[in-house]
Amino acid sequence: MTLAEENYLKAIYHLENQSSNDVSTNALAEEMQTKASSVTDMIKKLAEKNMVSYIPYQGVTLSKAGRAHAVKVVRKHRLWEVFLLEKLNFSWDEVHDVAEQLEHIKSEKLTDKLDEFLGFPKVDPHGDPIPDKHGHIEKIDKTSLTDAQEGVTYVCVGVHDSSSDFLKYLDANHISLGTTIEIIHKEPFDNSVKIKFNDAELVVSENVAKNLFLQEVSHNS
Amino acid sequence: MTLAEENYLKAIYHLENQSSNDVSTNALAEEMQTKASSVTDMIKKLAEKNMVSYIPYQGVTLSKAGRAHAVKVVRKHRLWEVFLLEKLNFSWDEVHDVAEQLEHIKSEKLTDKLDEFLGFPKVDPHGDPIPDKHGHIEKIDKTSLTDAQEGVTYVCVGVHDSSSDFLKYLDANHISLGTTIEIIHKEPFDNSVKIKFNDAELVVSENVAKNLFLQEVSHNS
DNA sequence: AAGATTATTTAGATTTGTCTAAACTTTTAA
DNA sequence: TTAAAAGTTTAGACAAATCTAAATAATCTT
Ligand SMILES: [Mn+2]
Ligand SMILES: [Mn+2]
Ligand SMILES: [Mn+2]
Ligand SMILES: [Mn+2]
Repeated sequence: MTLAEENYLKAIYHLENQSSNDVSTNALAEEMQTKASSVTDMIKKLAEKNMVSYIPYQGVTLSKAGRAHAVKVVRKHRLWEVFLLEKLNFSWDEVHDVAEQLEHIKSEKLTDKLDEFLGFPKVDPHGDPIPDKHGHIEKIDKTSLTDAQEGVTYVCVGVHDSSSDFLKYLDANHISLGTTIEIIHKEPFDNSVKIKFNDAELVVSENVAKNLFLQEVSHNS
Repeated sequence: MTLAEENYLKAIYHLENQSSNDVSTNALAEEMQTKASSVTDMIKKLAEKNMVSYIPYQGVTLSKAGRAHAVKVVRKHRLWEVFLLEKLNFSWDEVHDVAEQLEHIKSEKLTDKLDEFLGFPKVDPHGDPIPDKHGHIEKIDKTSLTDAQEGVTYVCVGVHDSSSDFLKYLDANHISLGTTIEIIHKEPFDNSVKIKFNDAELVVSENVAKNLFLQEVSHNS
């Protein structure tokens, strides 16, 4: 698998996880920041290699082999993100771009030794689960802040959007993974949410709320 | 600089350090494991970008910018080799191939943070010096075992050939960087050398001797 | 100082990944 | 239930990096 092919497999993988429908050419073009015609060309090559199944005009789905390869790339991406944050003191908004390059290094030994060196982390700096050596992914149960309930207390466990802009917004407002958040008020007019954490209150927009993942604090501990 | 361009710059850099003449097309082709015609094409592109100066039929030399870039790639290569050995427990014959990939990752921050994480190492696992952030290289003074003198005691400080075959030969014979070696006898007939280390004697061929770098043990310590 | 040999460059293809513009399907909506 | 709109594919081009085969330049040999 070439670098370009791997990036396509990963993009298809992410899109499949978002909607359950076949992945359309245009959706892939959007995700890959390229033109639909380029996508069609690449899709054909991936179909030729049995990494996807493809019906013209109907979109594309990953084959077993394609998904396995995509998961390997995702595993590497997230392990490197942990390395950059934990060992080299990068901030969580800096890790993604470098991981985009490191995820293509070909060495199973490197990947597995890195995993071990990091202590077999379960999640990356954005709260996304890290596939293990065999491609198994432990599903993390999380709720979007938009679906949280007034009066209930949650812990922040992830972000949907891991763009630098969003992560810097969270930094500026002192929200990070592990922050305990209480839902004070959900405003029906604009779907903004007033939350309380570290003894301070903050109103966040619907856009922010959509991209913050929470887990209800268990009451039996 | 693309990956291919960087590999050419590095190859020219290595060849320049070996002979002081201009680098010939064929020498480059040999080093790059490619055809002379491909080399000519690439050389022209590098000349276009002012990374080398090139006179047709006369060979090529690195420009200031070209050398600076080559040194950056070498720095990354050697830092990653140290990382793989020290942090991930790779053996010294395994690090090179993976470092060949990692040396192309583009992030100055990554390189410098890695350097810091490793404690600013001076040499890589094969005894080669690691350029600092500013491209400065501390010359290491070393003698080939072929130039060593009978009766004198040395420390092994590096290898010329870092192929897996040679390094495994050294492992099998318990020679590593830091090993103290006494020269027992130099055989004029075939240039083999009888050496003594760890209370055992060993005869090594000229080929081995040529590729082992030593430093005389100082007598004032 | 030719003539032969070796080294290097050019010419013309090929593969990968991309693009624009045009053609073709599918979906939407009158 | 057609016509317009939206989505997708094909045709033809291009840049990067490589190759083979042919042409040209440099060098060695007698
Ligand atoms: Mn990421
Ligand atoms: Mn991530
Ligand atoms: Mn190496
Ligand atoms: Mn090395």
